[in-house]
Amino acid sequence: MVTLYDVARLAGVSTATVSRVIHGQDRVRDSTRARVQQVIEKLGYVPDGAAQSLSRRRKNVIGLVGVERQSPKEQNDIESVTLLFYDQVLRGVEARLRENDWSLLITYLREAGDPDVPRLLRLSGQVDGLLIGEGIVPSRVIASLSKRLPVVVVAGSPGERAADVVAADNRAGSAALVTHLIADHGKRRLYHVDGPPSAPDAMERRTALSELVAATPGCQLVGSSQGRFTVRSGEEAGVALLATCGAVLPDAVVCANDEMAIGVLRAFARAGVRVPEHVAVVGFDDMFPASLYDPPLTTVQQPMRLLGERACIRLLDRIADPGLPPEVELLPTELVLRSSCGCPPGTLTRRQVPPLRTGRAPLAPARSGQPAAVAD
Amino acid sequence: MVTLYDVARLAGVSTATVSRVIHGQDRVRDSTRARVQQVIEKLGYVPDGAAQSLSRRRKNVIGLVGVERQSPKEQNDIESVTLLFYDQVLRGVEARLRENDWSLLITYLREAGDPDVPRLLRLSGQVDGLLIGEGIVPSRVIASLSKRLPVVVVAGSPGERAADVVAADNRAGSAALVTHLIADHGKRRLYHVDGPPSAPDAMERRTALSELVAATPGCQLVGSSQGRFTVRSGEEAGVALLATCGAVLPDAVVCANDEMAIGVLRAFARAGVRVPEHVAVVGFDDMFPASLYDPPLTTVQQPMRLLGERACIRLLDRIADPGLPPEVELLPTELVLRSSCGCPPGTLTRRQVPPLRTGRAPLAPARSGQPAAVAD
DNA sequence: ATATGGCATCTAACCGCTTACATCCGGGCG
DNA sequence: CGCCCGGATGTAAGCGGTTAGATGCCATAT
Repeated sequence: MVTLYDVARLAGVSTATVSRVIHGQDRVRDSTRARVQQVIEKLGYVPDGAAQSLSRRRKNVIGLVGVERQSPKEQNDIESVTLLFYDQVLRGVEARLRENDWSLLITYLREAGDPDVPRLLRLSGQVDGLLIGEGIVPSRVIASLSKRLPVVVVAGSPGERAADVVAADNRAGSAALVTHLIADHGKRRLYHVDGPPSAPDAMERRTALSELVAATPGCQLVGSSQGRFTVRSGEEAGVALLATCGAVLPDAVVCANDEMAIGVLRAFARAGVRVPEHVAVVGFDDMFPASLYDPPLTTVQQPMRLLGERACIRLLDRIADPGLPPEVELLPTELVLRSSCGCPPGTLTRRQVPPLRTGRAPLAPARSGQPAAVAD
Repeated sequence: MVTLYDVARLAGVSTATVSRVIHGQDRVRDSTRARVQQVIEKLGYVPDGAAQSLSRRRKNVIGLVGVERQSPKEQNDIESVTLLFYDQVLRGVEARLRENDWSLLITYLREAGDPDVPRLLRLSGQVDGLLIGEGIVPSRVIASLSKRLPVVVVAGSPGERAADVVAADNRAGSAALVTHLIADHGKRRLYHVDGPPSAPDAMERRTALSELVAATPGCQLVGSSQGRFTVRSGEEAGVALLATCGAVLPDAVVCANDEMAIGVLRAFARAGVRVPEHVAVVGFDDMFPASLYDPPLTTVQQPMRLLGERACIRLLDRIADPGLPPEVELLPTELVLRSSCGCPPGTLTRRQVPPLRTGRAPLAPARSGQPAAVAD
């Protein structure tokens, strides 16, 4: 292994000078710089990251902790919000880091049971800050980690208090979507296909739905079932719905994500139920196949990549200046109206949904209609 | 920051003892161990990764270099082999690393132009080994990196000579698929929707197709176009095909991946061309929506996650014992027969496709039908 | 000629941990 | 009773960089 000392010796200078040349800063005579450069090239010298980190007292590395819902078995019954979701977030983060010459260490936690705390601790010794996805890591653990190093929770519950949170405004998005069904299409009898209880975003979406149903005269929830965010669980929900409702279909089925909506559509197709003629179906996330499906799915787009970028920026800020009080940043979603809701086939309308609230999490019930506080 | 010294001082022992306690090895008197443990807990001590790496002369970190084909703009016209592909590979790698307490550093390279060599170099100073995806990094660069540290190429061309390669046997998979079209469905007039020239897997698939067409009397390639692995480019190819072929459709359209196949299906659907009645369409990869589409897509499944696992294992082997000569490992693919090829609707047949060859890359033309050498 | 100041460069301490080697200690044995 | 031995623990030298402060040099000011 070639070290700084080798370079220094061969170039006839001190290690300090070589270091200065490498970092391009400072005043070094041009002739010296050139000589050192030459030796570096010749030896193929690359600085050792560990030594740099130790010496600088900063690693320039952040960690991303994701969730793996997918069981290794079913590679292709992808339970893929998670999948697509982290992939997009990851790219957003990475794009940001690249600009600053930071690096990204990544780890997935299995969904099941207790988070592997020892592993999180070890990770915390390898990075300058942590991006933690979603709701698998209990608040208590997040709080204890944030005492050690800056932590930003991505897509977590806006209720998190110990750390910064960057999330899509699921509540506003869901509210906009349901409002569209109620106000624009006159739907009243709604059926809800919920996500897993552990998912904070599903919770937010559910809350918005309930609030709107409660606030709208004549509107009611005619049933609901709980899915696992997978296509299969959506199919099961669809079957259950048909069995339960009998001849009287609901006006619309509101699903906590696109995969489950697709599952419902498949169940309906097999049963001869036509969408949107007999019943409307809507999803959430606007994942890849949503636009390809027949009928094209009306849904809400989450800015996943942006989520990653904003979370990353926030984390780097916190690393640069710890001690600022934690904040919540909600990112705008977008209503994507295709035709599964009853909008005319072949059309596509996109409506920006401004965040309902942001800043230090007030945790008050969302007041829908309140003018948006634009994030950042 | 709490250091080893703090712990040692408070526990009234030397740093060596604390270190021994942390690593659980060695003989330390039980009473001492307990006392140290207690202080560790109390202080919330976590070892510094950089210092450990430096001292051990090993970082226990590997790097994964992926490709980002997706332009940041079109979050949802996901050009997503890449997307799904790396995500799956990533999980495979991560699952393996987790078992060994190693960590994963991840970076994406943009598709365009010259790879960012300085960045790769810097990365090489932060890890013990490198997993490099696909064909964007020129052989020359890979060769120079492998001189510095162990490198395994994932899903790269089996022709790579400077480093280990772990890839799916695209050629065998493609051959099996095309053979199915020719032998089982009697297709003769084939149209090819190719992938980008930079993608080695597309190249392998194309080669198998050409070889089979050439080897089958009466079989011919009636046309081809080049796509970018995206749905949109598939649609364009479909439109071009219809324009070119006029009334005389080919028997089958062989697409270099599923996204483009879906694009072709969409173009056909709009033009009133029915699949598989008028023409068969097949893809490659078996990505998520392939099974959901109408008609369900016949394709070849790549073992993406396994790819990651095998590559990771290989890399760790090489790190443990450098100097072994590079090897090529081809992983079996699986033929997934749904109905877009003409197989009866509602059926699903899976056929394991054994790798044609493996071991030290012979680079001889694949002899199809040769008994498979089972990898590892 | 001498003092002065600023630039280029060097010296060496330090970052936090690992570990080879040294040391200490108590008991069994001759 | 002194020696030897082995297990428990301590000492201190690195690991490969960064950087504060020291040093040397030379041109300019006095």
